[in-house]
Amino acid sequence: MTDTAGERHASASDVSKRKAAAAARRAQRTPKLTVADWVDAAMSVLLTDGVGAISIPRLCEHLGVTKGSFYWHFDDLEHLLEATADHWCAAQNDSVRGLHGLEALPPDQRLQRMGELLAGDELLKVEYAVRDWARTSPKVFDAVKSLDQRIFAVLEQTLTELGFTPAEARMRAAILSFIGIGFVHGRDTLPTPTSEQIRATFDFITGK
Amino acid sequence: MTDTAGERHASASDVSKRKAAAAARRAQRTPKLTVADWVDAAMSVLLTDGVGAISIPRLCEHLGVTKGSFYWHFDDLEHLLEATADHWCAAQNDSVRGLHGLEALPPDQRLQRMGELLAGDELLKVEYAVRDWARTSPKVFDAVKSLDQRIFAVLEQTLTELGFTPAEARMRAAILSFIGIGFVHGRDTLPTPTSEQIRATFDFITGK
DNA sequence: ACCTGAACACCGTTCAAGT
DNA sequence: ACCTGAACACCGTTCAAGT
Repeated sequence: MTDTAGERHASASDVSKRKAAAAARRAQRTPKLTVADWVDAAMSVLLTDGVGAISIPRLCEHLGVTKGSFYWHFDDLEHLLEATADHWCAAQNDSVRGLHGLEALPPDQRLQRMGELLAGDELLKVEYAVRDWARTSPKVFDAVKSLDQRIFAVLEQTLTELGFTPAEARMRAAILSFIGIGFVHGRDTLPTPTSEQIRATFDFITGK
Repeated sequence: MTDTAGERHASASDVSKRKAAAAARRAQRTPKLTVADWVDAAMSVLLTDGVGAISIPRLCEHLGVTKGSFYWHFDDLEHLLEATADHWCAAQNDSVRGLHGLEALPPDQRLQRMGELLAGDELLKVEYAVRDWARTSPKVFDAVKSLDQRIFAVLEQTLTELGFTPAEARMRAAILSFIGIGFVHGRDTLPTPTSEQIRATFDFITGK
């Protein structure tokens, strides 16, 4: 909100830079913008300031064009967000496939690896932004949902391989899933556990 | 977003109803709106459609006044949201005091009670809306943060009373806290656990 | 095909004028 | 003190006109 205002104030000098960039683009034989360019710009704003900050004027300034250009590529803002959602979902599918790759590892290392993946600061930021976005976008919501279910399934499978009964494996998989989601949303309101504490937690839940 | 449009379309007949209501208010000797009236209206929209749906025209229609009225009570939208945040925080403090009340209970019943509190559908909706809101409101963020820490402290204390060592109590309190937050955010993307499963989870974490 | 520029509706904000 | 009504800036959207 406040930074949106700051954005506006800085625009006087930015505009000329953008105009120069636009001219450069034209000279460089990339005169036409592509859908991907708009999606990239939207992604960049999404990660910096959240979904709410994605506005057409801001993207136009970023890309050095006027609003009419936007409406040639998209029907409306909603469609840009949908395209951006599709883009993110594709990337997400890759990382789900990354989960698949994990299944080659021995069960206990697999869990350790999933924990490390989640603890990464960059992933945490993306997850947080995207899960917020899921509130208003059914498409993103569906993607988040299938990711969550995929993770749950991998956990359940892994715990079964570790020798738990189906009921035990299901309960512990649910616990780990909720802890993971809680960790994404609670990292700012609760003390961040040390990696030592994370390991202890895993050992506890997996029964060592 | 779509329902906002629906809201607009229904406004033709609503407006006359609101005007009648406004006239009624005047006749009933409650001619002046109070800050609390605006806050209540904002709360109602918050729970129905989220923070993003709180707009001045919508509240004005709801209360049967024009926008100028709003600006007599508040400097801007941000201040209304802040007042609404204060209101919610006060209610929240009460429920934190409710947690205090729990401390009279024997430790194991206390945990059971906290689980039941969280499982209530109404509380879950409020928590979800408010935690979303916390992303853009520092004041709400602080309130959520102190609530989370309060809950963590109560859990830690309870587990200590149950006979766990300080380190064990801290780890298990963290686990339960993250599960709780994860439950609030994951209830739509993961299968809702049955109350039987919830009980089993509690028993597992508390070492029975 | 891809973009500009001007237009319009809607929301946030201001303010002079009413009671 | 509390509110109306008209005004203005800004964003989303449209569209005729340019290259």
